[in-house]
Amino acid sequence: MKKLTMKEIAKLANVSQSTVSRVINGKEGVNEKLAKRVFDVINEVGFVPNKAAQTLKQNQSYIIGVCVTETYNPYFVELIDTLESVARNYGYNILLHNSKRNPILEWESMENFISRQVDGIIFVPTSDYNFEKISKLPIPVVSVTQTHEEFHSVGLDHYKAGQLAAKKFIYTNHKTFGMVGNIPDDKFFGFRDTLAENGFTFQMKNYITIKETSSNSYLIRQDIEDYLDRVTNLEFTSVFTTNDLMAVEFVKAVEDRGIKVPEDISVIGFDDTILSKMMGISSIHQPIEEMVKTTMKLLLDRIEKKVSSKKVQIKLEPTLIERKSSRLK
Amino acid sequence: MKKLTMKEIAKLANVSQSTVSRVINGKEGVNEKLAKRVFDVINEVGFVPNKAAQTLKQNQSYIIGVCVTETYNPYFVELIDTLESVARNYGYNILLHNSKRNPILEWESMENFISRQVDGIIFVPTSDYNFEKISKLPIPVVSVTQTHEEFHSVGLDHYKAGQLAAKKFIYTNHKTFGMVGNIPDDKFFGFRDTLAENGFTFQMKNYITIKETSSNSYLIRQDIEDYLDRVTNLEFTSVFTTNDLMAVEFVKAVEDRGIKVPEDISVIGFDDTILSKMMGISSIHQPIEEMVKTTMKLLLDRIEKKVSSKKVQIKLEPTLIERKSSRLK
DNA sequence: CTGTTAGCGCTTTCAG
DNA sequence: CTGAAAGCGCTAACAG
Repeated sequence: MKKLTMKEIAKLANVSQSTVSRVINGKEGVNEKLAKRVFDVINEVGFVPNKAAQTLKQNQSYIIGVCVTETYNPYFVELIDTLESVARNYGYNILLHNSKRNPILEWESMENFISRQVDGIIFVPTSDYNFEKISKLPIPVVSVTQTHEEFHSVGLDHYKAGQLAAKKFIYTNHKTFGMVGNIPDDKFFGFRDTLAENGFTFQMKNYITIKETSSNSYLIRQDIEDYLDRVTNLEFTSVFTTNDLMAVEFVKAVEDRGIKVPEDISVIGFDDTILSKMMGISSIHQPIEEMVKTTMKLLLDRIEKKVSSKKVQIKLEPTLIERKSSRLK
Repeated sequence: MKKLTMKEIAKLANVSQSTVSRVINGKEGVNEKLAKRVFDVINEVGFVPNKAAQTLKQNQSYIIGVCVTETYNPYFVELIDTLESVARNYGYNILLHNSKRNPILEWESMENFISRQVDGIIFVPTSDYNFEKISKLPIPVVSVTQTHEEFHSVGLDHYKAGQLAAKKFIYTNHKTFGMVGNIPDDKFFGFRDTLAENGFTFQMKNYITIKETSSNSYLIRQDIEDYLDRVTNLEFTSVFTTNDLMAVEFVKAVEDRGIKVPEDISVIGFDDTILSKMMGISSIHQPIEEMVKTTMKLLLDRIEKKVSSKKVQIKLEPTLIERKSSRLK
């Protein structure tokens, strides 16, 4: 295969370059014979049009910039995978970046997206550090996984997820509660508020803090071990973790210390990834496919300017998948 | 931020467009004062050059096409992640595709890469189905993870990996051996040959076949369960699996049937991913970073035409990471 | 229905 | 040292 241009195809098929363009783009009003001649040449030599030129000319790249914060968590991998296939169905490619929760890298990614002429951006924010700059970008942006007023956004209702976990623990007669997570977030607030509504108080000393920088199993495990070493005795019989990695490491850590799951402590994870499936850990399920389809629709509608630019937030419903890490009554 | 062009920057800075171009590309011989004026304007308005135009003009996109076969296996995720960051250090972006082990999708990806003007391609082949067409592509191609004579390639020595597993089992006094994998490959040959060299014969009835289409834990588990149901009794005390997903599912399946790992059976997985780390399964380690750096170097050298085009194959050394799924003597 | 032509934003020669 | 101008491959308006 050689790199060819429409000009050369035109010469081979003995037509003008614009006719080649018309045929390739399926414009009607081309003589069937000519069209066939062009197609034959194209198939024979394996021609594909230069998308850089199309992008330049049409001011549209059919690329969507996607920026996630990590790939260590299989949840994001599934998200990316689904984004890619949904985008492909719409004729779009994905330009993928990983900000690694670093706002500097996040902004670099945004600049790269603009430079590469992406038609729109889907991203998982690192923080609110770049919110203002990102919201001023000259192309449509949708944030995903959590909702933010500053952007069009599609996300799970994390507050409700916290409620779900708390309710489950309350209904199964737990009286003491713990959490594992980074800084307290909506999941925490939902969890805490629901406990409060039912007459319980969440004790902050039962919050196991995982450092923001603890981005792999090993580091998460360290943070948990540090906590366990410090408290000597676990003062709760139920724990909600803000992702499955944390749930897995928590279960392994306590089991190593002779604490039984779920007999001594019930665990509910978050994301319902392969990890919780593999380890039999109960987890809050995220409807990834629905989330991605909604996100893509929202974005493509803005790209095609079919809708007003008023910011919309879409919250999706969490569900709890029960496995053997949480007791049944 | 508005989308601007060099022309507009030029007007704002009161210079010609070519001067803007020179400044941005760091060409020397531009008056410092002018350069500063241009930089000031650029920083003020947040201008980034249009890469589609650069690509068109320079016939170089600074994009590398990457096509993997799956992302379900965390090994590939780590591979992609590493590829992305190494590429970024060289000033390249990654255009990622997932062939899902489907040769049709694989070829579509290649066409898309050409169309998007990528400067080179790194891929994990689905099969030899597209080998001829791919080797005729007008840009440098490197295959990764396994070596193939048809391409520049960088991969682990899978034959040696099989040897390693076999030797370990022999040294720890196993007399009977099993494998879990798709169709027999180099890993199998290395495993089988090493057994033979030591007076053992690999029994094909001890080969648990995982269907090519069994691309997730659940399906892999099904294939293993089918085998276990069929044989009633496991006729081996050691088993080598061709990836960690299979190792994990095998361990869970036999443990559910009351068979103890490693007391009753030793298990060695492959890839040394988060999965084997999490589950404490011994596994053949792949030096991903070394593999990626070598691959990228090989590819960039061809892109920059600094070297002859003779196909090179680079085989990397496997190592065995021992955990608690294989007995020590 | 088909060909000619302008121009997308940039880099790079060529003149000055 | 700086500006003017050509041209990368394509699409689309226009002419015929």
